[in-house]
Amino acid sequence: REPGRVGEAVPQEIPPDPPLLPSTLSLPSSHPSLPVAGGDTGWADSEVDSSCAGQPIHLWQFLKELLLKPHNYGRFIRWLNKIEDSAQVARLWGIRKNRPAMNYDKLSRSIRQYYKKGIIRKPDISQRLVYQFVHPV
DNA sequence: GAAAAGGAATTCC
DNA sequence: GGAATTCCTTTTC
Repeated sequence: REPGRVGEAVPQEIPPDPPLLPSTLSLPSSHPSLPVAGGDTGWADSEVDSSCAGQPIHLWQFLKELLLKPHNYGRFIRWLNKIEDSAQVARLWGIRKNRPAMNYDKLSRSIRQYYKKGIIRKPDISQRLVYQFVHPV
């Protein structure tokens, strides 16, 4: 009864501490815009279809429908994820790469190397801790 | 003050 | 050799 706000998906919570090694960190390449912290967040597909038996649809349901089909509506509305805890993300990356001295300064430098390669870029309206995967051609 | 942006040197596979 | 790391300075938010 308290759906996340649309436009920015705020991860509910970050795994406390466990040095988990998600070997298959699925980066939704289908999403046009997102940061490095990925995964579905916020509202699970609890009441996906908005057909609550003739009840008039709620706005938030409608918005979710659009968000669910980025292929159709991604140009108009889409989830935007952002890095919430840069230090933690860097720490996880350091664990994955066995680089204990990793930090966000270095991680972000590596991300910036992607700019000229056209893999990741900064969104048109640059925001802190927000990057954008470039659509593959 | 933390994040962004790069240049440059170094390290790793 | 390429990707990533390390280190650094300057600029922006």
